[in-house]
Amino acid sequence: MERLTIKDIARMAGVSHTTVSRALNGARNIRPETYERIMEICRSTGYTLNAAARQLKRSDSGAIGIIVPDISNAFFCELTRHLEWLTRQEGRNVFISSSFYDYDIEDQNIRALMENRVSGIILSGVGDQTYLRLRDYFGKVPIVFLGDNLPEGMVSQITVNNYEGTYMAARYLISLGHRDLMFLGGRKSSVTHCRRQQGFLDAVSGAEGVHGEIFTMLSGSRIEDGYHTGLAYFTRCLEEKRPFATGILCISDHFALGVMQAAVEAGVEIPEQVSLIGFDDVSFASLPRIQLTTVSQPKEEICTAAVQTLEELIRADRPAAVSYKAIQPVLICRETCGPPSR
Amino acid sequence: MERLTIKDIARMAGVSHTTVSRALNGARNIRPETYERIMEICRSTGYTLNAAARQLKRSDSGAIGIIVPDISNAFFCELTRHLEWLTRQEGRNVFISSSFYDYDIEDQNIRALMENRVSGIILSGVGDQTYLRLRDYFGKVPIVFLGDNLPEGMVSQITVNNYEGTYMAARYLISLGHRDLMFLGGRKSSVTHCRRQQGFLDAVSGAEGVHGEIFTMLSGSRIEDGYHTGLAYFTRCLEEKRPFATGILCISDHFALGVMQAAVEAGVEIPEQVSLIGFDDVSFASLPRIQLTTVSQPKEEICTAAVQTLEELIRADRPAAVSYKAIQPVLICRETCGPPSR
DNA sequence: CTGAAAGCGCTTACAG
DNA sequence: CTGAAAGCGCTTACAG
Repeated sequence: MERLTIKDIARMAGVSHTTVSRALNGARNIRPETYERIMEICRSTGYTLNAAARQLKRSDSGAIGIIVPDISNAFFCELTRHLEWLTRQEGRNVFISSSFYDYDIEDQNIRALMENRVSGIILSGVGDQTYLRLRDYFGKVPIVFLGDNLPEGMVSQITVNNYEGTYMAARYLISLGHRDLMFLGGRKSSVTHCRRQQGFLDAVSGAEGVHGEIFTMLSGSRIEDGYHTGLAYFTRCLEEKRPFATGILCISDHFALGVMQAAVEAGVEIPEQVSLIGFDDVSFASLPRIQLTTVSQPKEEICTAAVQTLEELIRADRPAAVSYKAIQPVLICRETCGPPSR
Repeated sequence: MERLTIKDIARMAGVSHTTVSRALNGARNIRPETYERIMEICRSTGYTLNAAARQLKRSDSGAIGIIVPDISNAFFCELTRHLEWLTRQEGRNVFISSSFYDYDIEDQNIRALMENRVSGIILSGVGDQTYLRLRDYFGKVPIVFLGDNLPEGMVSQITVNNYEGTYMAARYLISLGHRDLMFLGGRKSSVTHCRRQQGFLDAVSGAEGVHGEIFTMLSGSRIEDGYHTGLAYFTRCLEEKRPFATGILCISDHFALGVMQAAVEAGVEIPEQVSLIGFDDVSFASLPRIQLTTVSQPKEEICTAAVQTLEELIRADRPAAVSYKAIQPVLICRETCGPPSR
């Protein structure tokens, strides 16, 4: 389909294409009538300027890119929505894409953003290899990294204090009287996950007479992963006729929801027999009859900080001091926790 | 930050920039050694070509755009994820954006896509004004429309049969023995919503001795909207000391989840006192203790059809026959429905 | 207030 | 197998 160019508009308006360009760009020093005539022609013909041509001159699209591992995870969904909203407020166009937890796709996506000369990127990385695989891009474009999957100090970074989050959560279970704890889920290749596991471990080993273990089976943190892991854990305990832990921490809310489902199927009552805690505070965690106790990541705060940091990096062009911001998570007590059954 | 250009690479490789361009583009008829030398330089210098310059010549970015009203709604989330996955399979870059249920933002987003000369667009519209407001863009770029918010026959369209969905759902409640039904939510400005309401109405009026009403308070279909609407309905019935409907259909799953929450707070038992049905079959509908009975939109089928139709439109350039595809919804019976209490 | 000219970084016939 | 040249549609000093 043929598109009109600025020259076509110029011809129709009886001016030079320079003048049309001026009209299109905010236009001061242009006669009001000329301006109106040009704009009217653009409107009636449905002219849309060619962003590629503009960018070629301006060398920067003004847009920003957002990459998350999995947009169907409610946490990233909500994060993305906020980020998109805030960024559009700044008048920028936004390119969103998912890496599907795949390093190659992540690479392709960031490359596509670079080729499109975005002004900046907000990236939530796939895992601990992200930095090594993408480091050639860092330093070539302003980037704000979300989460922990990155050696500190290399790129500006916003993350919730993951260690602190699970530490708090485990302490909470212990304060409720639980002595037998379990951490379900997480993968070695995610620094974020390792920090969460470590927070749990340290809380446990810091408490007298408390036992805690980590049980991992699948690398994902989706509902299904939680379901299968939970089911495996519950049935194994049942078969071996040993009691299961009375307090369970999960790698994420989605995962915890899956564990909850497994519990229902295995006939395990929550919170009567087992207390359950998630991580993220996804919107569905507060649903009636779910009412999941969880460690909340303050999403608005994270997003505001991310967008603001990125804008500063973009404005600062060259020197760009690397910043690190850790946001304090908040334990949200709902109805999946109670005193231990034994 | 300065970026290398194809000429810089050419100089470093001791060839013309034409040759570099050839190497970058699949490269036949180029000496293998030359090819390798060039690619190695590109790799080591971290060169990324300028997509704007390429597009300017090619006049088409090869990318496709996806616009949905609200990416934080799990339904659109899941839809978007599928669409993105399928589209990347075809080797295309994908631009995702949300209209936030705002006609102006929707317009801006589609405009941004046009300016970026995407090869095609998949659009789920804000409401019944979408067509009027955007029709100047239609016909200028291949578009596949998702949902019902569009006069039929104007643009290629994929939609679930919304009328059929609520009709089935209402018939199901009636077959369970319910005689007093209620439809909660929906807005006049959404054709999709109107069809759902109509399906309900027709099922009711086609059944002997069955009463059915529509109660609407808020235009949204989010959890909060359902919560407030449900609470208003339940408390009003309670105050006026009249029984509430024994069967409730909701405009969406999110909305139904909110109604469920209101029911819990109002002390209304589901399904003992009230049977509840949603629409969409979002992933959370199948959660344990939620187990929402709902009308499922076959998401994979919708997405596959959308991407395929769009590819055909793109390939067909000019004539582009308008197609219309209605997909049959599926009633998923879970645990929020039962026989009526009276 | 307006226009002619240069040039952004590529691709693509065309010629060799 | 390789290069010189034209041109994609804009923006932006510069000159008037």
